[in-house]
Amino acid sequence: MKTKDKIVLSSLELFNEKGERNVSTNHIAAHMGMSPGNLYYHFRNKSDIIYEIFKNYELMVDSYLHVPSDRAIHIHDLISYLDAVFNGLWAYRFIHQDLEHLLSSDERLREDYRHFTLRCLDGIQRIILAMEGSQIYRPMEEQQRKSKALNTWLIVTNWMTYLKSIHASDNPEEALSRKSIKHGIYLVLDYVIPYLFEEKRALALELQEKYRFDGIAPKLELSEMG
Amino acid sequence: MKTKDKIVLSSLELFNEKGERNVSTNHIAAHMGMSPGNLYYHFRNKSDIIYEIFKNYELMVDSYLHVPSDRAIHIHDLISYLDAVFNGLWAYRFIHQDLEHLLSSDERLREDYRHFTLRCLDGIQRIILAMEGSQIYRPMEEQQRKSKALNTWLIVTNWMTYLKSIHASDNPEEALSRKSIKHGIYLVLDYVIPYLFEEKRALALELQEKYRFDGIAPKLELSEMG
DNA sequence: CTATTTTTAGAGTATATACTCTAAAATGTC
DNA sequence: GACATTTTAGAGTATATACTCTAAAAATAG
Repeated sequence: MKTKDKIVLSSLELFNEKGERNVSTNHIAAHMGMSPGNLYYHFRNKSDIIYEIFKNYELMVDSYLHVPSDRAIHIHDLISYLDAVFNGLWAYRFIHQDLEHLLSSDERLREDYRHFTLRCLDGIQRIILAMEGSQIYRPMEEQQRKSKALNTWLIVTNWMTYLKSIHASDNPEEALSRKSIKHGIYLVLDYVIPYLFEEKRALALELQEKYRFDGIAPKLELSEMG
Repeated sequence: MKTKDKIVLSSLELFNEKGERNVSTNHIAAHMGMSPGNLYYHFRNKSDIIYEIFKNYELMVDSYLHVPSDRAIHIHDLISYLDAVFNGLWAYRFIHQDLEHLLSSDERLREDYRHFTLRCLDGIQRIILAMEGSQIYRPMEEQQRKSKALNTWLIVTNWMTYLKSIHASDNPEEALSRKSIKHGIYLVLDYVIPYLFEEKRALALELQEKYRFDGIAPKLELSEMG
């Protein structure tokens, strides 16, 4: 494997683990047992490393957000999409941590990300449309489809951030895991279900049940609120 | 006004404008025309300033997320809540920019934020419950109410971040404003409407219409996607 | 008016960060 | 094996950041 690719992988690992803000180029180099000089031989700056990582992420997401072309779409596909998206979000979780800063420090990234998002939203809309065609989703107006896509996007992309924000740091049991993020599927399905044809709802509820989680934050006693 | 309070206000202003990450204590002092030494006389560190700001935010949100005690709840209350919450998010927008970092660098804040979130979710659930009582929302199970509260929270708290992420930096017309954030109301209502009693839906749709926005990102031509 | 406390200025410090520069080592080529 | 190119090490730099220290000014109290 090329040194350049190793840098990308190591950086992703460190960014995910410690947060991009807390990982300097010197850290990356040290972590790889290489000199800063060498790192800068392969990348002109930190932004370029991040950009490269993003490009991988983009490629990954673009590859699975498609309506199947050889067969009709099924309700199980919905789970597959969500599963894949959550895996992707997990694998590149540093990106959504301070996205705004990443975008504001790299104009290229800002433009690419913008297009990426809109492509995803478009993809979601196509999926919804396909599901209308397969008698899963009830037919709706375009404006509504847009709202659905956007809301779904908001829920999906921020579910993990939410989880991180409410887990107590002193409780390792509660620490965020690749697994717990899948509970997001439960939430998205809650949003989706009322728009399904009635005869598909039972199946959806059944699928949803697999991703149930007990309450929002089990171990906390809520103080009373007026 | 006490110097301490002025520091809090100035910091909030700068954090919102440039992002917490890009605002140093020296910047704050300079911006106020005071010495760093003086700033550190009033606050032990940057985290303490942020904590103080958060406490104000918390107080503000806690003050309006309540079921009216003297009268029945109405559909218009929903708009009022959303309006208030979006105003709050806007006024303290730096908080959600890199929340994870803020929480990881201040244990107190982490604990407080955790409780704050759960209190808000609890508040939303109470509002939903009250609306069930007023024949607005159709009755539902507790687990469903929890999901609704959480989804609503995710949509609301991240709508602004989303807007920032897709606006092109070279287009001042599109720049994020206090006003455009209100379009989030449209989205939330899209989520809410199917759970309403049928006779309330028309009114909700009418209210929603006021917050309509033309498409997700008007000025972008989407390239085709396979 | 004097004494005490609170508030302020401003120079200074230790540390970190992104990044540069030069020369040596490794690698490839004929 | 000689030569050219690519890759690497590692010391070094300019700048920024959070924060400290000391002493003076301002406010307050008796």
